[in-house]
Amino acid sequence: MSVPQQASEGSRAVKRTIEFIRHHRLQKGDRLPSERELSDRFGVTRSSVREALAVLDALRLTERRPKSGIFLRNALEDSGLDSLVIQANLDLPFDERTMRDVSEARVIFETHAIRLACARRTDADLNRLRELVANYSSRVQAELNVANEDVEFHLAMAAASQNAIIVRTLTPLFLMSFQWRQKYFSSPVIRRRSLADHQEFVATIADRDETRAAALVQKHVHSAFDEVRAMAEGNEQPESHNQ
Amino acid sequence: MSVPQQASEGSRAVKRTIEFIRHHRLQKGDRLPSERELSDRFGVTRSSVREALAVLDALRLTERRPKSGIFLRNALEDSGLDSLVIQANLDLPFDERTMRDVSEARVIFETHAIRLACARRTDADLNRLRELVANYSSRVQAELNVANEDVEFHLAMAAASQNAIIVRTLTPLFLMSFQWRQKYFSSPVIRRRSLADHQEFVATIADRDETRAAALVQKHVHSAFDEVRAMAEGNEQPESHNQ
DNA sequence: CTACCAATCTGGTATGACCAGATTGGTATA
DNA sequence: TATACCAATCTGGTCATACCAGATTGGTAG
Repeated sequence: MSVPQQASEGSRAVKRTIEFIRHHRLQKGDRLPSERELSDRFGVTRSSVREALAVLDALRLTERRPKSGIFLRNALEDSGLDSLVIQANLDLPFDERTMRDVSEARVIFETHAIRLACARRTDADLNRLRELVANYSSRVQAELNVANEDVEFHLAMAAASQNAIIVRTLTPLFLMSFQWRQKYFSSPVIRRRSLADHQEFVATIADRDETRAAALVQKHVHSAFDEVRAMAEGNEQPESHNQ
Repeated sequence: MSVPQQASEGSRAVKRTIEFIRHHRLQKGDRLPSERELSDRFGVTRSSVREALAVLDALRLTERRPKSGIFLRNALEDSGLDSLVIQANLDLPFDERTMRDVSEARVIFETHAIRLACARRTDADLNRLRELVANYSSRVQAELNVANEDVEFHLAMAAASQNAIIVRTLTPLFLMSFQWRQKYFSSPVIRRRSLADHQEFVATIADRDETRAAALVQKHVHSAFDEVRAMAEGNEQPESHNQ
């Protein structure tokens, strides 16, 4: 799914810029240092800085005004959803509130997705889900990590809703938590429990049982988040909820 | 809100690249021409191409493998949600299915947002909404367009849900349709009707009346989409649903 | 105190060069 | 003929410079 790959200078510049914004507590509308200053502040070429700024622009975080300067367009917490994935990939931490909101949003969105899936899923969707569960199962049997397979399965359920926008919305919420997912699924017990849930998901979707499916989402997601939260509290210092 | 601003070479390169992918019907995993080839194909510098590719990478549309090539990571319809905004800004058309999904997703997300807003809104939220409606009203009175104010109001309602992720999810769905919104609100009749709805929204949120609020969202959004659809069918050729 | 202008700064873009790993096509070998 | 191997080539990653023209600004003349 997503390979590790060492950070390029461009990515590094994205990270440094975000850190700069955070560190200096820049507010919406504030001006950033010029490209030339950022480039020697970060020790990279202006090209790399410009690449980074193009990304931040795309995420609606910054705005470059020709012949004038670079301005903060949104607070970090209000930029594009896809920035969550980028932040996670750069090992930038999320604040507690974001974590809470992501958790809640995922339950809401996925509940709706699965309701629609129950109502509209095709036989092809069902077959695909069964294939994925079979594969999942064999990996659990083989004591392999199933972090990727879990994402694949949940997105496939979302896809069965026949609404691509919902899938595109859920995707970043999954990808941003990829590193926890990796840890979470390192436990064989959790893998087995998760497999059982997935099998039940398929059953409810097959039966078009919206009510049961919705309830299952709540349980499944909440238990996962609780577990991750517990792991996080046990392992690392507060305020750093990434990786 | 979002100024027109003529496209930079970087933006142009993003557009050209997306068009290239569309035109050649590239599939997930397919390889794109090298940066050097793209740059002289588009008539811009490699720097500009690289800036564009950085953006497409951020949207998870492409993947650059060092010393190897550029590969399509997702179909255009599966890339990051924020790409919708970029596509709209570049006047790239959306297909019918995307339009339908966006419409549905917006109703779903906004319905949930307003339900949460009813349950959790603070007095400050309520005051802000009232301010926005007052401003909206005076603009309607003055026969001014309220495209920006409409987005502002809907996002403020979403913000009253106390969940920033929901706001960040709805934002691109609003921004991608900014140009239609502009046309839509060019009609004084529609502006008045919309104002009445907004006033009712505030009332329901003030009363914490989830049921009425949810029903109102359905009506409000659906009528808007129907209107836009009718306008689109009347004015332009099929398959081009942007601008 | 105000109006105005020139030096300076800023983003946008273009050239060109070098690195090192990935790719590939042809050659020599079994 | 099939295979193993190696060197030329291609590719993304990065750096260094240079120019343009509009925005900004500080100081000067009125």
